[in-house]
Amino acid sequence: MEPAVKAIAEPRRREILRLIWTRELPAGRIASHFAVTRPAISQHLRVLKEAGLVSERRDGTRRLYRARPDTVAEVRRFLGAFWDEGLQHLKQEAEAEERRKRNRRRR
Amino acid sequence: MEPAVKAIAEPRRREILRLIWTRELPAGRIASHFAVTRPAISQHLRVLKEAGLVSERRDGTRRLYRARPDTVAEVRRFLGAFWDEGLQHLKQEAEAEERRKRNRRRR
DNA sequence: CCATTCTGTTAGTTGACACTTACGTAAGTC
DNA sequence: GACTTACGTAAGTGTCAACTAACAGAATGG
Repeated sequence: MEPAVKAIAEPRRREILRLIWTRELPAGRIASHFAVTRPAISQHLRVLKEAGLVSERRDGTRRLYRARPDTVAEVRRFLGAFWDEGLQHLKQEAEAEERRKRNRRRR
Repeated sequence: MEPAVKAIAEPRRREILRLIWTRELPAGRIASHFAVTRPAISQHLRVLKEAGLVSERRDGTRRLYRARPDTVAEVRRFLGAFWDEGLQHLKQEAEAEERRKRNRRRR
C-alpha cells in the first residue's frame, strides 16, 4: 500500500496512469507522450508495476500496460479513510464547541 | 497543490497530521510521539506548513500546530477527482464492451 | 541579569530518486 | 543469419529528502 501511495505522489506517474486507465498501451506509445527519454518512462512503469498499480502483458516484441482497477480502488479507499477520519474528528470538535457555547449561555 | 500531495506521501507526516486533526499541539508534544529526534519533526512540520496543510500559532516559547481543514479538503478533492476520472473511464469502457456484445448477438 | 525551557535553524551525511547515455535482448523482417 | 523494432537494464550524475548533532533565539522564573 505504501509503495502505491508514494508512486502516485509523482505527477508524471499520475499522467502515465491516466493514459492507461481505459486502454492498454505499449511502452513506446506511453513514452511518446512525454518529453523525457523512453528509459525514464520504463523506470516509472516499473515503479507502478511493483506498486501493483499497473499490469504488464507481453505481445511479441511489445509490452502492453494497463491500470489495475482493483489496486487503484484500494489506494483510493486507503486515502479516503484517512481524510474521513480527519473530518470526523473535526466534526466532533465542532459539536463539542457548540455544547460549550450552550453551557455558557445557560449559566 | 503538488507540494501537499508529496507531503502526504510520507507516512510520518500523515501520522503527524492525524495527531493534530482535532487539537492544537506544541511541537515538543508532537515530537514525543515518535522515535526520531525533535529537529526531524520540526522539519516535517515545516514541510506541512509550506504545503499549507498545517497552521502555526505562537504562544510564548511554544508553537502550537493544527491541521488546516480547508487545504486538507482541497487535496482530498484533487485526488478524489483523479480517481473518479479513472473510474468513469472504466465505466465507459465496460459499457462499450456491453454494446459490442449486444451488436455481436444482433448479427 | 542569568539560567532554564521550548523551540527553530544550520551544517553535514546518507540515501533515494528522476534522469540520461550506453548496452543487452527477444521477437519479427528481409 | 543480418537488420530492425521495441523494449528493459546497468551505470553514472545531479538533485532532493530525511536524519543527526550542534548551535541560536525567544520567553519565563528566580
